[in-house]
Amino acid sequence: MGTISVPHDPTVFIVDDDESVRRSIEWLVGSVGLKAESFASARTFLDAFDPDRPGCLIVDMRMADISGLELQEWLMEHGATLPVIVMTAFGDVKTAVRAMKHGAIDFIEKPFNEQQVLELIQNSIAEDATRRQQDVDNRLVGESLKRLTPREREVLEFVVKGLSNKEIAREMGIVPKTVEVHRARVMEKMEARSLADLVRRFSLFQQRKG
Amino acid sequence: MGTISVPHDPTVFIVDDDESVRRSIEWLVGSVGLKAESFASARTFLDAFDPDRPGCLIVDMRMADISGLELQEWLMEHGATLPVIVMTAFGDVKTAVRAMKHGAIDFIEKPFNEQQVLELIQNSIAEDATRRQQDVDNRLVGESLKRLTPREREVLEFVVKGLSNKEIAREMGIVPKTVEVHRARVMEKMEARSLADLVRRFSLFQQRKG
DNA sequence: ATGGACTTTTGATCTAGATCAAGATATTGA
DNA sequence: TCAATATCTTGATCTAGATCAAAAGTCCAT
Repeated sequence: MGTISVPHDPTVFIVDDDESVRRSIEWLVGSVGLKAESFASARTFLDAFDPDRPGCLIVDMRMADISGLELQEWLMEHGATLPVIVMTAFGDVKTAVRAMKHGAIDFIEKPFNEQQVLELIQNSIAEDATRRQQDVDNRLVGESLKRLTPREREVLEFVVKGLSNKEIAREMGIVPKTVEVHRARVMEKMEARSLADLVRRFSLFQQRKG
Repeated sequence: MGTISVPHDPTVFIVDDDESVRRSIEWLVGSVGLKAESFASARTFLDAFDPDRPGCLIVDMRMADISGLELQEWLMEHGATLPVIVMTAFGDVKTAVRAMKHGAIDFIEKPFNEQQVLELIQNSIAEDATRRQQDVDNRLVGESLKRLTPREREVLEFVVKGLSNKEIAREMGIVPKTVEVHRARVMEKMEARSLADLVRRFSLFQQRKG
């Protein structure tokens, strides 16, 4: 079981080709004690991009080379779930809907209200944090599951369904005693201290992976 | 325990002040065997509106009197969760984002691609159906919870946390035997046939109501 | 106040699950 | 093939939970 560490404090990544906009958002973000990093293009942002760094991305829609929307779509396609706030002065329905449907957490129009933007940023960061925590939990459960033997996995399924050891034994064509041993191993490998624990973890895991 | 019945097959509710649009969508919807009901204004739709009827709503944004967006917002405010598809020929960022954030499942621009609209409608109906089923489940669990005595509720919390009866007894300052009785009553009132059942139901319930 | 309904509490008993230890079977790499 | 390892299986014993029945305390309405 490897240790999983959260690598950094949350960062607000700012991508805009207009330096004055970058500076103004930097200042805004810094004023509430959050860390900010600015990039003049999607390209330079992607070069530095590390999917493990928590926070949120605030990006201008219209930029030379790669647009904000394209950047957002690139991130989605590559499984990055960093919340994206898209800024624009020239939006239209299509792009807005496209951005929202592709996971942009919000859409803001310049000139923007500073207080609103701050709230958006803070909500985004919070969402990102909880999602990352869930991912970590899920990965741990997933790795525990991989350590189960076939028979143990079977038993787990039945246990979580609420069958008694006797019933499980009948289903599996073995004696209840054996089920108990498998069950104990499952509890141990899943690091569950109680049946309630086991059920909760496994159910959440099932739910979160379709 | 009252019986909860699903009142109808899913219906596509069409609200548009342009009769030709209504007819064309009606035809489209009918062509895949779905039931449609048309309304020439938000007003007439609301007069007939029954939150218990499943399906989806497809509404024009620009209409005299009450606009599609206002209708959508009215529905949200009144707790109606019917999926809403907003149609428009004159969208802009603000309204699109507003619609999306307020729960519109999608936004389409006239003239629309028939196949796309059909897919949207079918997805919306499916989402509505699963959401309604979850609501029913949740309500049943909620009503069972209301039947628990204070002491039973306490025990439930501890049980779901995975504490043993002995531990719960210590926490509550009573003898383990008593906990067992409360616990048995909880299982009975929650209609859980196993601990796994209980944990899964209660966890889902907790999760779905914040 | 008093009967009735509900809630909380407990004892004795029975069953199922956890824990101890370990044999049988299968799989794999030298 | 043979040893090593992993997996599957089981028995005996001990503990915790379920089930039987029921006393004591609370609350409400007549």
